[in-house]
Amino acid sequence: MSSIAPGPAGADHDHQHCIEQAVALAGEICQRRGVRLTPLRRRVLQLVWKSHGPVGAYAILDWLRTEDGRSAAPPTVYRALEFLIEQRLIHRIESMNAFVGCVDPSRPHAAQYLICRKCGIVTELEDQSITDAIAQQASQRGFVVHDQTVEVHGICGRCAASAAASRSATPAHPA
Amino acid sequence: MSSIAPGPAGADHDHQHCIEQAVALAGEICQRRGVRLTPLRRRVLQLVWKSHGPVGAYAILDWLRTEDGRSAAPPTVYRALEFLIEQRLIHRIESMNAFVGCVDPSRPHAAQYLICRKCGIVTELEDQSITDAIAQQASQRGFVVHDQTVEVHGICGRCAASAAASRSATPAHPA
DNA sequence: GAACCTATGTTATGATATATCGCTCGCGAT
DNA sequence: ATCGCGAGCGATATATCATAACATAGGTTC
Ligand SMILES: [Zn+2]
Ligand SMILES: [Zn+2]
Ligand SMILES: [Zn+2]
Ligand SMILES: [Zn+2]
Repeated sequence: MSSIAPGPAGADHDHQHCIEQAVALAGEICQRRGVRLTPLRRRVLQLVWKSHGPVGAYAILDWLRTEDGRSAAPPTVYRALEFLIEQRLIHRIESMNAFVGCVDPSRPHAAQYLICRKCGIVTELEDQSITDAIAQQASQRGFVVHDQTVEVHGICGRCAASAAASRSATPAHPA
Repeated sequence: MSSIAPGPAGADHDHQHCIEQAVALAGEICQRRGVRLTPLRRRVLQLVWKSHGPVGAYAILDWLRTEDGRSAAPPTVYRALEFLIEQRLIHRIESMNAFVGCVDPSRPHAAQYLICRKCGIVTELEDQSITDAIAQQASQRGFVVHDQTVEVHGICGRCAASAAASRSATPAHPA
């Protein structure tokens, strides 16, 4: 009834704990900010956190209908997502038209995302050297930055390691 | 019958020249690579270059129909775009679901884009310091980079300058 | 000239996102 | 208490972006 998250969620930790922690923290933050984390918004946040990978709006819509039996239409979901994004409780992954929970919603940040093509896990960075490099190039050209989108696609450390392991398990000249 | 491009294209240069140059260069590159820049693909490239801003697939579709009178459906356009992307003659702007001509298609490159919210112009950078900062953070985490998406939204130098000019033209305490 | 490959046409559908209207509920002002 | 008001959400319709699947046309190989 809890614990281990499936496949792309990260296969080996108490993911239920990730979800609970994210939702609890969101509650505090919203209270502090004087904005309303309504039951629907809370539930959508929970669903975004169903995995550590990007989750599509229509997947959330399906879950609202099938798991909750709730009547729901696209605007239901998109309005909740819009709120969560404004509050920086989730991020939108532009290159996938999907959404992912923010790992550090307390303070504003320019984040970067490492997105694994194998397992789907998104690692959120807040690396100043990347932010600075971008800011520097922009300002050199008189460009005023409002908003950075940095999405890196590739293979995560874990998947790379397991691929290497299975390769070395095979005979030296397999084909 | 030529020259000055409208609005978001860049209001003050011989944009027809930009287009012709891009298409001619594309022709050479494709020949060198032994791939076929067919009339349709050439025309779609031309249409992507209609401005220096991102152009949507369906805008291209409309132009094919209304300007060329050609029978065209979405796959017509998307297939041509796919070819042009593979050949790196254009880039996809993920955060806008749109496409922009590549300013330096000869060699492969990891590019970054400065996208102006006012005038729509996209400035393509190929900055090693950004690429390196990303590569370094990734490899530190064992992440193998396949592909970087860096899209910076904000106000370009020209628009910022003209906004500042019109502000300073107004009385000191306007409201 | 038959087999084959590439590019394109054609039809249908899938996937993502927004516009608009109207209802309800909580809450402060009168 | 009741009125007005705004936030949240339900519901319907539609807009926007993208691909699947199959048909056709033309050129190349043998
Ligand atoms: Zn987890
Ligand atoms: Zn992975
Ligand atoms: Zn130009
Ligand atoms: Zn501008």
